[in-house]
Amino acid sequence: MEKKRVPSLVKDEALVHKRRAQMVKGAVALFKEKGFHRTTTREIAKASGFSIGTLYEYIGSKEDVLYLVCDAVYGEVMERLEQLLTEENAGVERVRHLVRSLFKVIDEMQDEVLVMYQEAKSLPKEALPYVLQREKEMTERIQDVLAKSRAEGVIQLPDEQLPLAAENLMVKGHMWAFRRWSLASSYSLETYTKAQIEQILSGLKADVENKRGR
Amino acid sequence: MEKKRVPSLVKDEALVHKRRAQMVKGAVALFKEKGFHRTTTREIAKASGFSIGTLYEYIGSKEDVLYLVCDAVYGEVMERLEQLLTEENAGVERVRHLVRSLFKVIDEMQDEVLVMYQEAKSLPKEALPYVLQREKEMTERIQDVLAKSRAEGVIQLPDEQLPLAAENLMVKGHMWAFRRWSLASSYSLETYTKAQIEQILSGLKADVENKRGR
Amino acid sequence: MEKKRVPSLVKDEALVHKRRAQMVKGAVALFKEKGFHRTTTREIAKASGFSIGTLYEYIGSKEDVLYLVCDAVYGEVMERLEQLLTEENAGVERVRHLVRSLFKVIDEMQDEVLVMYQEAKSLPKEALPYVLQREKEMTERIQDVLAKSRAEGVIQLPDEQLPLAAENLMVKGHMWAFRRWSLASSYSLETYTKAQIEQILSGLKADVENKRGR
Amino acid sequence: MEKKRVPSLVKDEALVHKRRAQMVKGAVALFKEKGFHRTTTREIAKASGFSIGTLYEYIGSKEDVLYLVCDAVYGEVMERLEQLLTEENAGVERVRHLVRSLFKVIDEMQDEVLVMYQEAKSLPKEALPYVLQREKEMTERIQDVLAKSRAEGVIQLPDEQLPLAAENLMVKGHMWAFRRWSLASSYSLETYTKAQIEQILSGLKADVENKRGR
DNA sequence: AATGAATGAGAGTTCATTCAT
DNA sequence: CATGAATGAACTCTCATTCAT
Repeated sequence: MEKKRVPSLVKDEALVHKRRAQMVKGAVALFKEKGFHRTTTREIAKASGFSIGTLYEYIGSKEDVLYLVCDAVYGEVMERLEQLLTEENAGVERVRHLVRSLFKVIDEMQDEVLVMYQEAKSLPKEALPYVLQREKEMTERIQDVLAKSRAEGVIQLPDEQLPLAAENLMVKGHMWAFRRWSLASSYSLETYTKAQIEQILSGLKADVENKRGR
Repeated sequence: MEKKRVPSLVKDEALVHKRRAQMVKGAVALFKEKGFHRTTTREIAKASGFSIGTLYEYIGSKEDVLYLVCDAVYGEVMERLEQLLTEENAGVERVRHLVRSLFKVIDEMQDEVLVMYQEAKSLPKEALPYVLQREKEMTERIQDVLAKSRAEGVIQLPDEQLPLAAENLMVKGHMWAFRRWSLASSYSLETYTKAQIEQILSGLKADVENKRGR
Repeated sequence: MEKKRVPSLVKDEALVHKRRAQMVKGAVALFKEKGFHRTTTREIAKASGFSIGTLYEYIGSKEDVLYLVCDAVYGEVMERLEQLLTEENAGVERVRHLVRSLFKVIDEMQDEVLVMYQEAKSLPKEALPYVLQREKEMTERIQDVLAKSRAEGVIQLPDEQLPLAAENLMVKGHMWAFRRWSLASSYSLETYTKAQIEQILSGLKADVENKRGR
Repeated sequence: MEKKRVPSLVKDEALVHKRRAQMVKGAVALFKEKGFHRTTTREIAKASGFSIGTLYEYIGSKEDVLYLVCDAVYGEVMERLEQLLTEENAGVERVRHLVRSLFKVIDEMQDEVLVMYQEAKSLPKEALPYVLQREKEMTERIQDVLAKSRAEGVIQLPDEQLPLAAENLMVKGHMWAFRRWSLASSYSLETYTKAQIEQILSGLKADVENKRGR
């Protein structure tokens, strides 16, 4: 899957990078506050620290800004996650660490994640598959960790349920961002993480039945 | 929490109901396809089977359409869910039935649920709290069922985790709608439901450790 | 100059009269408050005590309402003025009584006169000449009274200035309505009338010069 | 009384001035022909020589155009009047010159004055007081001249009638614009001015009575 | 490379008028 | 005669995009 080429009239690549970073930063704040459609290109330019004319030196259309945001967010989320996942753990603790890491990263980048979640559908047609691809890659990264633990025998799961388990983890992470309105009154990141780990690992079924049932 | 009053110039209440039902139906299809912002009021009118002038006889602003959609969707989702939940079950089977019912309803109303999920943030300021309230009510309904099963001793869960368990169920339901792009290739509603029930009830931890760990 | 025919679908002439009277009354209040253009036909219908459908049984277009208002206002102003002018006076007192009467009528019908003044330009093209004609008629009526006093030798005025004197009187009357924002703080109808009579009759030139100058 | 700030997206103040002057010129012609409400913003833009988008770079709303017109008209009327009033005169001639100057300016700016007169009521709520204030200022300027002549003893007038005399002059000036339909057939600016000066100075009362009455 | 004035298609909304009941 | 739901032309205003400087 190819990264979408965002056209720029400016040749100096370093400058392009710098300006786009400014754009992404300004745009995220605006998109979070008012959403993609209610944000004007003028506002983006202003928040980025340059003029509307300059904005269009670095992008081809407003939608490109959204794409750049999404791309940047995935990049940073993955990077931070990888950073945390360098810490090696074994057995069930590996899973616990995975969940903790994922949730931590999402918590740190709440605004960005939320924006992506809510505005991804406005992405230019050609860009959506690429962004979904990055989501899939991330899910696969999660899945790999789970697979390792499964290989150690510390988690039980039929083959075909492994992807779903990974996807569940992703969603529980995102949930911390997009259901914040509901969760924030009862949970801190720590209590939320702890409770979710519990439910992920042990499920709801009471032990008594677990044991009897076998 | 008060239902928002949507102004109408037409006095005949039955007619208002009928026309708004047409509107909601037409609008959901459009919103799903192109999102709220890219859908024009003229398109909504046309899809509803009347003129732009008539549309505005039944609403005060475009945002009202979105509110009517959200309100109607919650109404129908809840109604259908209640319908399914009349079937009485006991023990773990009650939980299984709850999950099956929830997922079934969401599957039947995929488009509507997806639209609500993605566009709720565009709701008029006064309407958002009401819609969130309905989401909470629904979550509580789920929670009640879980509480019953817990009272029977078939599920284990500290008090403070019950709300989270309910919220998790809700999200896993919605997930079937909003991650369809990812799930549809590997799962049917049935396999998805079965797999999720499994993970919800038993968790990921291998029995061997479960037993040893105590 | 023909009175403009305002079309009505209703045959019963007495009813037409009654309904149009209701219309004029309701419309004047609205026009005064918000002007002709900012007043909607629905509002006129409501203020008149019937439905929008009924309104259009008695007029052909919104502009007809304005015409009916103007026509009615002139009718009533003239009628009231005639009423007051039946009181016979002689010499300068006739002029004084004329001014007093004119100002009194305009004071009583401030709202109506103001509306006519401000909205006449919105009259349907065919109706404007008729309304201007009525204004001319009224001015001539004033002029006739002045002519009488002039014949008595109590006022000095070259022939060709008589129409202007009449027109001046009319404008000073209207002025009481349309410059109310400025006059109301310093004058009551009585003091305004008295002061104007003074200036109309004696002018500004100091007597000393008057006398010397000849 | 503060001048209302009309918002502009354009920063170059000189350009703003220039464009607004174009706007005022174009708008006056249109307002005169069809009135404020029947003139569309697109027509204003076209008459001003730019696009609808550009129009809105220089104003916030259609009403702002009307305000700019009124403001510009007062500015120019006052300026021209001051210009004429630099010519010094004494005694009754001062009054004559005042009237002649006032009428001349209004004659030169007939269209503008008429538009202001007829459309002022459509001014944005906050702007009306400011415009009325300018009218008052102008009236006071007239009053000052009268006061001077009065101090010289060439005009007779109780203190409290001075403001009214000034207001009368203003209205007689405007009258040349707004009753043109009636006056134009009998008067030129010169004959109108001459006749009005006569009546203003000497009043209607015949000398014989003036003299006898004392 | 940066600016910001100019553009105009297109959006939401209003409202005079019609006509079936 | 009275009603009021339906209509759609027309309005004001916005904003992504361009391009001369």
